[in-house]
Amino acid sequence: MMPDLSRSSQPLPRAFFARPADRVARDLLGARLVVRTTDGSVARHVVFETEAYLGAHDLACHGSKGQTKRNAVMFGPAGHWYVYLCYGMHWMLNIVTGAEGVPAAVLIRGAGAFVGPGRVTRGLGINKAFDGRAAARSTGLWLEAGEPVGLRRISRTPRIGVGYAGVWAEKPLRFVVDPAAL
DNA sequence: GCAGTGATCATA
DNA sequence: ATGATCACTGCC
Repeated sequence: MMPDLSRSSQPLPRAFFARPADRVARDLLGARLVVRTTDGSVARHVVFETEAYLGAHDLACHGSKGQTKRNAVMFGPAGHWYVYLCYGMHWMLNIVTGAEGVPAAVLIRGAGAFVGPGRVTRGLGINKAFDGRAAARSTGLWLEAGEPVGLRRISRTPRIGVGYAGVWAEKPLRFVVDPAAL
């Protein structure tokens, strides 16, 4: 059983991420994405939108095409950042989940004032430099537990931009905090 | 509605 | 070496 982390301001531990991606994606709603800026201060942004990429069997998941240089960190231990460039301009920020060897991750699509995965990274100054780093204070980018979000406040929809993935495009693996229920 | 943008990967 | 693809965004 997971310890109660809701009042902690510690980085979420690896055990939190070493679970199925859909479960982590749901539980990250309400969590804080924390970034240390150049002057040493930290900024916290409440995560409100995520997507789960489940592993090799999930045709929308990069890991389903086998391991490559780009996606190698997805195959590694949970709790590390997977950052890649999309459409030549947008950095996508993911946290690796699940067991080592299983290429699964959660995409952070919205946090704080930043709506959309490319805007999150642009707003926080996240780029390739974070790829493969642990989500930890030492990296300057980590996640902390926030106020728990009740299941009733959470909407699930298909993932965005994965129409190529056949039946996997329809699975409700995008998680959003419903603002109307807050 | 669609152009921009460039790393990545498969193919050769 | 070349060409297709792409977990998006901003402006039309």
